Amino acid sequence: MEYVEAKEKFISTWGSLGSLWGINKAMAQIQALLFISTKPLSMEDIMEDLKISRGNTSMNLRQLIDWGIVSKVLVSGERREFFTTEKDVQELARTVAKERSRREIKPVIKVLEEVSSIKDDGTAKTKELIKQTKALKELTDDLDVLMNKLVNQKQNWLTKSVFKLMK
Amino acid sequence: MEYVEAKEKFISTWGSLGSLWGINKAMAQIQALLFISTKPLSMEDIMEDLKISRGNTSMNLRQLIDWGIVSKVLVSGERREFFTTEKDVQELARTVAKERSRREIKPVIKVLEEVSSIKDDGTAKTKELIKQTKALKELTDDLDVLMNKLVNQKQNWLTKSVFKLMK
DNA sequence: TTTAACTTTCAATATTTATTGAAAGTTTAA
DNA sequence: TTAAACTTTCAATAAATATTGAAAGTTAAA
Repeated sequence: MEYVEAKEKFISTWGSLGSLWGINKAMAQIQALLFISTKPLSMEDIMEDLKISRGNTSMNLRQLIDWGIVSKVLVSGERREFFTTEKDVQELARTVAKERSRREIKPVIKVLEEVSSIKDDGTAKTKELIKQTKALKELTDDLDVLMNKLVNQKQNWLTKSVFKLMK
Repeated sequence: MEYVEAKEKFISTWGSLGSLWGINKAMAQIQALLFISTKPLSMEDIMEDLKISRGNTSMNLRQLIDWGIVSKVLVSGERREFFTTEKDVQELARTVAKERSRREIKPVIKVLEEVSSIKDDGTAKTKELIKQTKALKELTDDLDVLMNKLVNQKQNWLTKSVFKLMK
């Protein structure tokens, strides 16, 4: 496999994987492109390489910046803006985990809390609703805490500590 | 908050959360409905409660069965089929984790392996592609292994072992 | 300032994904 | 068997989501 083919395969796979880490295709592809680029890219570069419109590029870059995954860099002597992504995979994973917790998990926990604390009127169906949403709330809480622990663990969290324990 | 309101809130929240655990809205809502039901439900019951068509119900039930989350139950004296979902949240989490690993993560790891093992032609861009996809492959591998460890850990995996360690 | 280079916005449009409903298929009771 | 009860399939349609492109907005060099 040649460079160009490998690059395209990587970008398209990473793009279609976007849903797994909660972002859309174009966003994921832009991030993938920056991730394997040896230097910051301009909007023009990105549009051209991925064959997407200026508007699309602009909007998705902004979202990536919102997520804290991509940042603008100033290239001296250049008027236009250039972009880079976080190059360290662990840092990247931490940022994604933190954002998903904030955007998706926390709000769900809140709803589960509300629902599981309705008044028990003694009927079987109410008891079941309370019991099950409480269990779900606890699981979600636990997973969220675990995720955030991993997020704040600065070094080798995966390979070092967690694994051994679980042999 | 009354039972009916709480129930609807739970089902719609869980439904829109479907994307987080990789299934679609109707699938997630059916599962949510079964999850808080005190008894198995028929296709008719589900259609009526969620106000979705027969076809939709049938297809999504089948998918839930494929995932191993829902099962058919025979109700004696009844001709039609009834459905239940796994009621234990931890077991549910294990099943979902296992399926997502198989369906989504494993195939991505395969692509990352292929891409990261292209021939190094000495150019900077090829070196970068190899280095970055290799790093991503290792991270994805680690996360997948961790997920599967959790999956096979039968009891209190979260609260007991992992947490303490990470204090 | 003005103007050219560049970026953002957003209504229109295209694409993707989910849903319907009716016909075809299957199963079981009579 | 046959017919009624029930389930599945799938082409048509609707709904949701992503993308375009041109006009409006911004910035900085001249």
